[in-house]
Amino acid sequence: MSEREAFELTPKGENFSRWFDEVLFKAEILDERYPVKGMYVWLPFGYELMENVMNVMERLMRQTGHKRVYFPGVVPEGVLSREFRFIKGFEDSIYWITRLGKQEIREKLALRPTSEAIMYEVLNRWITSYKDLPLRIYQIVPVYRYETKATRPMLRVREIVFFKEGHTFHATYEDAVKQVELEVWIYKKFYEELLVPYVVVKTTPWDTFPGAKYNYDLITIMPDGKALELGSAINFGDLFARTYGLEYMDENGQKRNVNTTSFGISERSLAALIAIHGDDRGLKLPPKLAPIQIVVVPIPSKGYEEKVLEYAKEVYNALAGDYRVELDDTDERPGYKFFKWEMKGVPVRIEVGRKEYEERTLTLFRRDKMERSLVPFDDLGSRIESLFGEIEEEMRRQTREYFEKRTVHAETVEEIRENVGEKIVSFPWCGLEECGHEVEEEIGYGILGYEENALEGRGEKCVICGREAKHRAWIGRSY
RNA sequence: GGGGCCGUGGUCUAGCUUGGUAGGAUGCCGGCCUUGGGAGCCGGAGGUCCCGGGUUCAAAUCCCGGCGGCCCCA
Repeated sequence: MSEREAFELTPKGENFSRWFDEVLFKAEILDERYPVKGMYVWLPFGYELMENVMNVMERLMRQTGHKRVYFPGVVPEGVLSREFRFIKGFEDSIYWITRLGKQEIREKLALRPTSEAIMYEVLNRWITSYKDLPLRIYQIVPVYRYETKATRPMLRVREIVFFKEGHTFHATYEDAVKQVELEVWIYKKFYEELLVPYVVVKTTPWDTFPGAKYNYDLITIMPDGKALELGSAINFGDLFARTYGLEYMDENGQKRNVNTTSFGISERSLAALIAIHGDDRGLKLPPKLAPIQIVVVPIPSKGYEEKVLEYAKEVYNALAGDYRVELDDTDERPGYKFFKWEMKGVPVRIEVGRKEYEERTLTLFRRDKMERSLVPFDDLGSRIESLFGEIEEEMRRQTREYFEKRTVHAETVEEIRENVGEKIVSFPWCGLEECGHEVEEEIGYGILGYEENALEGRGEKCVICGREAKHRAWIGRSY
């Protein structure tokens, strides 16, 4: 493909993987040419977009009483190896620092794979009394995991660049339970704002971190029919209390174990947003998140070059205080600019030519529906406001439609089999481990999780044993 | 985890079978002419042919190893 097609993509429906890689590069989100597998360069446009996404998250974190912190990015082997996950094969995915300059190191240092061990090592000194609890902290940092499977830009990486990890500490198990509910609430709000559809599931006991009490995952479905994990919230109970000495003294002077939770999301959230809303022309961004919300494109014609440009500047100035606007007065032809800004997902384009100048009107173009409309200059402010609302509403509608098309509820193993692969499939499950394993064996994929008690009182029967099924389980291909 | 494909200026590629001057398009820079959905013309710059080793008088081309990328299946 030549650069003539700099703003052309492999059709999304034809080859989603290729489309996704191309759109990341051509919309200037990532430069994928860095010579370390699974690590990519974030370009200014992509970084700004990701910042806008993370700002949504940070606002929610602040609203719910979480404080941002920073803990170091390396951890000594001795500290890390106390973590139970380390023993469970976690070790294979760690990047180790084994030399310092020319010298072999005495104790290996790991590049942060996640921060429980790093934080708990210090927190056992922060927390001594019930008055120190609850404690809610988070950080947004890169984490390193040596993925052995094939890496994919933004979806399966060895350096997760924007890992928002929350860690909380509570006096009682009940408080930790409530906290996890809050964490799920935060993630729901977050993905609603991103216009990304999701299901909240509890992971099956055989798929939960060993030792953790339980674990909720948010999952979505990608255009290729594969489920993508978008975030998780884990209740560790007092599992870590013993290994890291996390204890506090209660009102009666009794020593008690601290209960902990963790919850995390990453740039996969942006990957889902891009994958679900993008089309064959490129990104399609919600107005609230777009780094550039409006682009003004002057269309000069002979004898009117300066007047048109002046008018375009007037439009720009009228909007610049309230919106993220860009005036594209580069020396390219209009068609080129149209393709370029459509690739980058700019929600609204304002075209200003001789006609608009003479009539004192503006041509508004909306990216989501690829439609134009003509408005008087004086109506601009109110029209943009309502247009943003309409765009978001339309994108929300498309989100629902998208999700309904790719999911289905089955009532028998046969129905699951017919739909799985193309869709992710929900089905009634009694909750017994034997029945779960049998479905997995019959279908050939793992259970993604289940919506607890979602089918209570509905009279649906477990697809395996036929007993009453309270839970709606989900199964399908996954990333 | 299993199988397959691939790596040549920024980008896309020809050349590889049959070893012998790296060619094109696009993009980039300068100029002219233009501008309502990827304009055109003239001039110019830009290359460790992924890396390392081997075979050979001679390697982009053949062989081995590594690194990187993609696809399909689990």
